[in-house]
Amino acid sequence: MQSNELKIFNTLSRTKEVFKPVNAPFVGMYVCGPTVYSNVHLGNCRTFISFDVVYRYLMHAGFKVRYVRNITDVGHLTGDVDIGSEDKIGKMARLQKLEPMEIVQQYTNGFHDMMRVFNTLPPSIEPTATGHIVEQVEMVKEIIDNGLAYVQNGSVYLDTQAFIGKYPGVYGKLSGKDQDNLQTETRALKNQSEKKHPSDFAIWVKAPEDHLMHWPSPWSTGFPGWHLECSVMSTKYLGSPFDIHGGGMDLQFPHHENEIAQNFSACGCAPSNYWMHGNMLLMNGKKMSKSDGNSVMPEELFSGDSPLLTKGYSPMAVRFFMLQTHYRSTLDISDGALQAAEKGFKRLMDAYKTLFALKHSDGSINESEEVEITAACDACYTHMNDDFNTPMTLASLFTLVNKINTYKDGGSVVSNISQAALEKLQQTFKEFIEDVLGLKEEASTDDKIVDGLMELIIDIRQESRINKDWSTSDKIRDTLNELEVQLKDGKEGTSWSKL
RNA sequence: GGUCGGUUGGCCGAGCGGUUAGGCAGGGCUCUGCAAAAGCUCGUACAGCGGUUCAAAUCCGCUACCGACCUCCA
Repeated sequence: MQSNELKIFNTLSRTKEVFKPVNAPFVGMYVCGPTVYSNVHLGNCRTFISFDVVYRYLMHAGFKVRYVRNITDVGHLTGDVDIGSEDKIGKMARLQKLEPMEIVQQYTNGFHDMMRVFNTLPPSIEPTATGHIVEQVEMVKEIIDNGLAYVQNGSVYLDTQAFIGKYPGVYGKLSGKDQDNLQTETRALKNQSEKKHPSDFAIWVKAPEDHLMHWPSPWSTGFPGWHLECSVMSTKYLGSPFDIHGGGMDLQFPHHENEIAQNFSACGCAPSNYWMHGNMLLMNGKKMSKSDGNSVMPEELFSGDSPLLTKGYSPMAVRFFMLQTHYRSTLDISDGALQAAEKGFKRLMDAYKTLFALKHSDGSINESEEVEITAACDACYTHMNDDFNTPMTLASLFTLVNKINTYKDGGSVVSNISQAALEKLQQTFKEFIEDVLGLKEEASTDDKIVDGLMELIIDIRQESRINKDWSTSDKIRDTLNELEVQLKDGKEGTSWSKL
């Protein structure tokens, strides 16, 4: 069944649910951002591109969205709290002999640059963990006051057993773990000395002597637990509960599960109504992950400087490549798949350009043609409403690509559909490609000199063709080809594009 | 070991009870000075076995592979 209602797959219920915002037309969306201790890899980018499309489509659908995406700049540890772990940013600062905030600034800048390159929209608010220490200390106090956390040697732990007693059925629901399950699983972990129970987790951590980043608190000089910042910053800016909480699949447990426990513990309600999780980007069938040395940096992809790639790929081709797969499916990256995507993307964008050069003229209307075109336009909405199905949306756009190219072949004059239908086609293309999917023409063809020169060259070649001087015309074509400029001889004359 | 998910044509990937997914690659044709581009067209699928059903890629069971999470990870 298809309908005009937006449906979102909610991890909590494992079903697609009709999206009903708490306070329509306002929508609050929170997405877990990066920990800025090194460069983002392509897997990170996929998640943010996925949620960029969600953000764009919600706005396109008329919602007023406040999109909050945090920057984790403290509290994210390299391992378990009890086993000599180290703050990720603090560690980089120590290794590079820099201030932690220098590390944070450097990689935050890099992250922003990359997001811009991929044409993702900046969030409405991008709060940092270190900017919200006061609020985090407050939440720890509330949780202690509610009897759901305990202090141990200056650190504070959320008491999962007490939590389960007070809010049965909450802890473990998101990640699909029942309580027995959680117990047996964590029983195997060693050396959880300070905790009353193995599944308890730190919400405030007493800083070791040499720890670079620390703040005063009623319990110790220390720093907040990793999960706490999201609880605090999401509810501070979006209220409680807000609408959509997103993040990568791998954050489901323990991060999101713990976040839910913190929110319940502090104020008795869930942080958000809809939980969305983007699936992983794979590399040779395995999750792309920095710690496993199995990651590709976007820069390598753009330059082609990798043994796995035969060439470089543009950011927009990569974005298109990602959108050809649903956000909840894994996507395996490979050179062959990227090449296919690159060509498909080019075909789409060529048609997009062609579309706005079409002219309408009155003629006899072909009903079925008109129906087919308007149906494909409407289908874009139907597909996006079905849990943001970008691959299906692209499929509909490609059926329109075919129509557009047929009109071009026929002399670029459209007379078998109404003017309104042509305008609808143009509007749909523009809105979905640019506004919703966030795809844009690769830069650098808007140079006036280049355009003028190309016009001249094409003109000269045309003259030699008329004179049947094939060696000159082919020389022009071949030389341009070497420069990655492709000439296309059509009924309406010759056009060109970059390869 | 526990939990969850996946296995679709040469490749990437949708679909998830009856209807063409789509892109890329390949064959044929049209257009073209030739090519490219574009159009038309063709072919090869649903891991295996069993079951439910008038009907199964789609539901159920078993088997075999693969992956994610359970430990930092988008």
